[in-house]
Amino acid sequence: MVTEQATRRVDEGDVRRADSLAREIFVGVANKWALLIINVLGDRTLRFTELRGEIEGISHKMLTQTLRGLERDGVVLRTVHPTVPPRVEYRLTEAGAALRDTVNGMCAWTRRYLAEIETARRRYDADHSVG
Amino acid sequence: MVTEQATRRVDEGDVRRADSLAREIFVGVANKWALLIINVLGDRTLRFTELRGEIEGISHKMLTQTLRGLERDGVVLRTVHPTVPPRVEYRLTEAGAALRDTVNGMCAWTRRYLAEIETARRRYDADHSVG
DNA sequence: CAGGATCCTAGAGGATACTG
DNA sequence: CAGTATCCTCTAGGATCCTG
Repeated sequence: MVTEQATRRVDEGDVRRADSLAREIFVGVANKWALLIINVLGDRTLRFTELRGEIEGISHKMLTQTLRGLERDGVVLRTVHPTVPPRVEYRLTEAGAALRDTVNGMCAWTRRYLAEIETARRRYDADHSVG
Repeated sequence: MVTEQATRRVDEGDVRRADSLAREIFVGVANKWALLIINVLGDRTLRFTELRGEIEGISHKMLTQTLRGLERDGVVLRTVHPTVPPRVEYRLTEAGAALRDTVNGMCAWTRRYLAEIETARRRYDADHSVG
């Protein structure tokens, strides 16, 4: 019989194909809030409110929503302490830590090229403002 | 006298602050289309149409728009050959290549954890479907 | 404190048509 | 072929209120 496994496409690792699982995962993680959360978490354990305080501009809704996605993908571990008031802690899983390393690479890249990018922008704007 | 430099904030390298230049640059690059373009470009030189063909699901508009942003930041180099019909080629700059390396890290991460993420999702969905 | 549910709007992004 | 402009849709995401 033809199983689901058998009919599944083979190039799942190709991040280019919109219908591949890899692309879905990549895209799910390739957004500012997810990357900022991962970056801010680092190797710490933070509560919901702490997390929110460290990420300027994130709304209550986006924080919960993004955390749910990351939790579902096994990137973030969510621990609920059944106290009152509740205490919920978030930390990166092993997969999350691996991802964090590449995110830190992006942050390092930003710092490294900050000045050059500023310059490039000024040149671009100058060249395109007139006509 | 107080110069612009003097009044500028010092923590520009902090990607957490929404008003920092670093955050603006980070966020500008932390979106799926930008990352996919950078990934697809690799070390090749591609024309607009080729690029579009390799990134499934990207619209004409988003491709131009995202390329403009990357060009402005000096991540992508745009070369126009004044022929008819026009031939426009895109390739990564040195800064772009550096960024590509971290993007490739994200792709590698996706492949590496693909199976585990699938498992995590199934478990999460099972645990949350019922209530 | 953590977070679900609802409502609602600003802006991302698609489709299409036009230009050099 | 590459790119701009326009219009229009739809959804990401904010504000707010409510629960355990």
